[in-house]
Amino acid sequence: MADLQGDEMRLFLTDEQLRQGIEAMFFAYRGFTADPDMILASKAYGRAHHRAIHFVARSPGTTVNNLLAMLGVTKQSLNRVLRTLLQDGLIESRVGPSDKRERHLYLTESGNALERELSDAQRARMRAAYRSAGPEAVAGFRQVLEAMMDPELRRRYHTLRETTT
Amino acid sequence: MADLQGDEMRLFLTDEQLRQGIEAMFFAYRGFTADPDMILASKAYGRAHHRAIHFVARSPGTTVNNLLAMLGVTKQSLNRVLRTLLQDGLIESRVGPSDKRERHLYLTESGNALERELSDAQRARMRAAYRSAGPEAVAGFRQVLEAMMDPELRRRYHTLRETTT
DNA sequence: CATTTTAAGTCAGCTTTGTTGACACTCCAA
DNA sequence: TTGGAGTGTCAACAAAGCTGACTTAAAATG
Repeated sequence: MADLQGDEMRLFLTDEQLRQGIEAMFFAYRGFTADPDMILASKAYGRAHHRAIHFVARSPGTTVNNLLAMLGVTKQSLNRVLRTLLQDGLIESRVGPSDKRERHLYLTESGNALERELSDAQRARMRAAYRSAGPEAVAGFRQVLEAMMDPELRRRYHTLRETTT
Repeated sequence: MADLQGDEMRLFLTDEQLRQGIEAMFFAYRGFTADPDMILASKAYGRAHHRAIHFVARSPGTTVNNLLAMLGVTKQSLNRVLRTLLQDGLIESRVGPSDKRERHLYLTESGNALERELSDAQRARMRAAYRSAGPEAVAGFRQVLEAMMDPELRRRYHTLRETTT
């Protein structure tokens, strides 16, 4: 990467190449969310609920503050979503064992069921894309995505990976 | 892609790998939109305006119907955005030369100025990501994104590339 | 030529998901 | 014991999506 030829640089860093990358991100993200969105619509939930459920599933016992930082929304916005999930019995909130101000969040059995349904759909598309592109393409895909993240989110992304891989 | 070993398959198609890909998409998309969003916020426009501007810049003279298909929103939703851009003199609408029902959309000079400002910011991040990941990673990135798209959008994505590359 | 279909625009009303700002309560730590 | 952090909640608002109904003009079709 450090010792590219001038021509090679130009080939993949032209404005046109970058524009295509931008459009690819836009169209791909639509596909990325399409399947879960379908499921959610039939259940009176939205993408915001999915995101909360995803990260609680990913880090059981996570606190509200941690979730806020992950999702990058305001406390009020998350709270509205979280409240419906608590009321509907998909998420359980336990008072922090050491710090009693904190609420630790867990999926209930039915929360887990919905999570599985959503993530099965999303992973199915991902799996098909990965399979058709092949392992080397996937490695590149991951590299570029990581480089696009804000440093703070990249840090969080790595932290997530460490705790579960 | 056709002749992978079983082990290799398992290595990059595990649920955990797919989950990481999903999270990478989520965090990267935040970065992807962060810079234009900052600029837009200071100008009382939103992401929806950016998207309209982008595709009009990309395909000057495009019709409203074509834009609708690209963006995947309703006519009413697009219209609200388009109206403010017309009123503010960023987009120009000309009656179709052959079919007078159609409106062909063009950026005005100031529309082009905003487009450049937004896409410079977005491309800068993209360029940095591409450069740090290298040309092979970029190729893989594009392959996976393309495979994630819905077929109809993939078709449109290719059409876009043909007309401008 | 009459009818139907298409492209575009508009009005009204609703939903989701984000935002500020203000405030209360609990609890940890200095 | 006081200041600040973590959480929850109220109110009000904005962006951007949606549905449904309707108009106008022009093209396409019979």
